Amino acid sequence: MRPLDRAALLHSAEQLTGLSLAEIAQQLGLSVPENLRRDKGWIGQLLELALGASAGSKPEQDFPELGVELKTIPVDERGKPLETTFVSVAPLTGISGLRWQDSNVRNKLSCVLWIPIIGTRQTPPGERIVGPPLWWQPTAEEEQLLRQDWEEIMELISLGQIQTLSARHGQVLQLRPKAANSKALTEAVGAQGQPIMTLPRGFYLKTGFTAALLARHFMI
DNA sequence: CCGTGATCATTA
DNA sequence: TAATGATCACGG
Repeated sequence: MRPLDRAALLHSAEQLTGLSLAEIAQQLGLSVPENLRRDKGWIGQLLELALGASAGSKPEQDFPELGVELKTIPVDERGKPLETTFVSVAPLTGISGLRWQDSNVRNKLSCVLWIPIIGTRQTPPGERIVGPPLWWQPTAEEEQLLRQDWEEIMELISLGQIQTLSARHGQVLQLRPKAANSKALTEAVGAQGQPIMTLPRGFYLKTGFTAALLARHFMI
């Protein structure tokens, strides 16, 4: 079931366009949750299964052999994103010398197959509709924006300033909590260079950024 | 706990 | 009402 190349993956994704998530779940023999409160990752995992992505929670792309990352993104009927997009967990220790070129963020975003999922928060998951898939590779301008935000955020983290970092930093990429709850802690570096315990964080794409890239593709 | 898949729910 | 901070499930 795993696609042999990018063309096969795209073809599979195109076959899903217009289907409801309930139809896809039925084909796969899966039950559909009433809402996503306790199944926040259900849509992403449904599409991974439908498209043959490698399972697991490794910090890699979904299709390493194709160099492709798969991302579902909830959008309204006009294609506007309803949520920010999680990219990857942020490293908080041992990051001296880490360059953008070698970062997980850059690796994950180097080539993305976006699958828009049309609906609203009020739309039952099963009734949401798969939109047309689209390939995306950052333009030079987009990569520059991502790189700038990443470098600024990572520098603050390395300087022991993580406790001053909020989701307001960054133009297109932001840092936010990424944990089971507010009691989950992980090691980081404090203002005096000492080890401290803090909330795990993740990098997220802001909606303005994803809205622009989706709009660009829908116009073409 | 970590990293995957994300969205929820409260705040500004 | 959009954005920020908090949270849910799962395999390892």
